[in-house]
Amino acid sequence: MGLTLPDGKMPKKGKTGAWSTGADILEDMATIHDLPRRILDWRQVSKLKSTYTDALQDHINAETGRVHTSYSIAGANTGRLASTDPNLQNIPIRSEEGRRIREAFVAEEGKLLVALDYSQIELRILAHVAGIEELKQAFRDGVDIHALTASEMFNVPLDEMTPEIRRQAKAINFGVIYGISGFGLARNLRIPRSDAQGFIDRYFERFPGIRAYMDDTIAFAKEHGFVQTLFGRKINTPEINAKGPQAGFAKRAAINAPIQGTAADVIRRAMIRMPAAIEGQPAKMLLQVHDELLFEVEEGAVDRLIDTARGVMENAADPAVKLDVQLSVDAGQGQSWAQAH
DNA sequence: AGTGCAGGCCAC
DNA sequence: AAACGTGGCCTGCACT
Repeated sequence: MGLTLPDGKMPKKGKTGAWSTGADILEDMATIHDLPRRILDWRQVSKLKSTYTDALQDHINAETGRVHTSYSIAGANTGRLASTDPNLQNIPIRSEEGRRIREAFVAEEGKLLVALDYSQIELRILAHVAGIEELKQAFRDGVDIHALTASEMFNVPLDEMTPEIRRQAKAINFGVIYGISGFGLARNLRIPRSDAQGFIDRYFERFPGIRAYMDDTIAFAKEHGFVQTLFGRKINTPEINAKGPQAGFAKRAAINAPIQGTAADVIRRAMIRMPAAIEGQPAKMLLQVHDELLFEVEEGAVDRLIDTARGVMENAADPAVKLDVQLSVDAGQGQSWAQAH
């Protein structure tokens, strides 16, 4: 096939040999023809209708008139919950059209939905476990962590930070949590791989403790066949000594597991303590979405509920684990789940 | 008609 | 060889 996309990129084939038509490919193609954009637009509304608008209505319980999910408490390898039938942990929010799905989740008359979510919990845990003093201090000072990362990496003063530089640092911060590669960062930021590798090299120069944490974690996994959360929960890593493509996946999973798993432990501890803590308050805990708890609360009782639940969440690691970095919880409220965010 | 896979895409 | 972690659900298709 002779088609060459911008930057010399070529269409890709999947494992079956079919040409890929994924959104990233169509995004590139959209710069040279109108059709790919129309396909992307159609795919978006098609996805929203089939997976959410139509499917959610099929899950309305006849007795309660509400949608009820099921949670697997051992569904994810890291200790996260998994939500099924329907999955209420992947309700759209990022696109304007998607947010309209979230607007359909509303509180009963006289009540409000309250969303409390941990702010940057995985980066805080990373700062703690890797012992990165600059990051820990930034969280203590309430500094914008992506801007701080950008400032450190690119030698740009915080008061001269630009959205574009901050965006790149944000992608790097996410990548670090996931076990970054030059290839993956290049794809996400749509920059040359050599530039992406340069960013990563610079990052590890500025925060050498992060690389040490990663190396130590992989070494531990290779020796023991598992890694651990801060609370001591073990996560098996049976593929860690595999050869070939599996090796890379296993290493990245091992790097991510203690961080994601510790965050999962923290919110579980908060959830376990929550019923007793809010006893007597006209509030119900409805959903957990990994770093968020959603409540339905009688109007007039919202402020107190937020105070109580925030306290439980922010102190959920105590007393088993003393974090160097405090946990911080953002709260929102509204008639709909969209408004509560 | 049921099962399973691949590709795709939604969330954190 | 593949290429950033954890999941679930949808459609289309091959297969039994």
